[in-house]
Amino acid sequence: MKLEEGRSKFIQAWGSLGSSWGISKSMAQIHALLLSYPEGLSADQIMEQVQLSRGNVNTNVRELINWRLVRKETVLGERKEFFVALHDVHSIAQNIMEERKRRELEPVRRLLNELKAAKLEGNKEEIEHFQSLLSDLADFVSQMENLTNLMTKINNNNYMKKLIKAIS
Amino acid sequence: MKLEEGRSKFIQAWGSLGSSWGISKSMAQIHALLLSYPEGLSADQIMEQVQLSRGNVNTNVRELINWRLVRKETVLGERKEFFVALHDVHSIAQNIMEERKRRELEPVRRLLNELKAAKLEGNKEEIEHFQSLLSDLADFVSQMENLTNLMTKINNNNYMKKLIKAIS
DNA sequence: TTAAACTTTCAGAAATTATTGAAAGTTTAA
DNA sequence: TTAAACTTTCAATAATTTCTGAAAGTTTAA
Repeated sequence: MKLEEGRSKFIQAWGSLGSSWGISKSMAQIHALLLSYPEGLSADQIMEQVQLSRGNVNTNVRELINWRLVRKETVLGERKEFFVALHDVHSIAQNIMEERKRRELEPVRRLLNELKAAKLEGNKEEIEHFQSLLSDLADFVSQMENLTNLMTKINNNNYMKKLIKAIS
Repeated sequence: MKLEEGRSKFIQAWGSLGSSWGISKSMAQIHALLLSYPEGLSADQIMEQVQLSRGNVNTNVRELINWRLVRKETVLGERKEFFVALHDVHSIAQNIMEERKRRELEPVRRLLNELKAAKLEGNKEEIEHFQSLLSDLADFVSQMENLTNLMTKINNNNYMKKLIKAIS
């Protein structure tokens, strides 16, 4: 198999995986492409390799930068910008988890707090059930945050990684 | 605040949260509704409370059943079916993680294995980089699986939960 | 300056995904 | 049986999301 073919399979698959995780296909594909190159690529190179419009590439590369998965790089004597992926898998995972935590866990927490604070009127048993749901969910959100922190620790600590494997 | 209002806020918020995780809004809303009731609701009750068509309710309830988040219940002397949510937050999380593992992690693993097995032709350094990406990703997938298993353990073991919190 | 090289924006188009609702299917009670 | 009560299916439609590409904006070199 030609390297190009393998890369292309990887890009396609990553794109469809992204879709099912609520990440746009283009963004996931661009990410896969950049991951597969040790060095940075220019917007035009990305456009060509993934067959996307300039606007799309621009938007999604910017989004990848927001997620801290890609950074801009300038090359001496070159006018254009190059984009390089963060290549360390653990840092990638950590950045994605942190971003999702910020974007999704925090809104949930806000909602739960708001609802928990409200004095509810209505059927007593239903209220009790509803409030216990709210408090269970709040606990769960905290636990997810603990797990994210744990993951960060694991990434920086090989001993910890072995410990996890051992107790799992 | 009326209980109904709180419930409705919860349902709306859960719906939009679902969207950003690649779960259809209706499915997430129905799930939220069922979570908020201790007992089961009939298709008609769901249709009314979440304002969805019969077909949509039918499809998404079935999907929730596939995810093992909801089960059918029959009431003696009643012709229709009632749907009850799994109410234990930890079991919910576990079922979701297992389902996503099955649906998404496994296809990734298959792709990685396929690519790892292929003998690639092309620029040596690029191939090396690509292959090291593949192997990093494979390690990462395994680690995610370990983490899922760990979570299962945590759920069934309060001591473990405290341990996690302590080392996090 | 200015003009070429490059990046950004965003309205409209396209693609994808979700939803409806009516018709077909199934089950049950009488 | 049959007919009412209920569930399922799926083609058509709607809603949402993503993508395009041309125009506007910015930067740099000369």
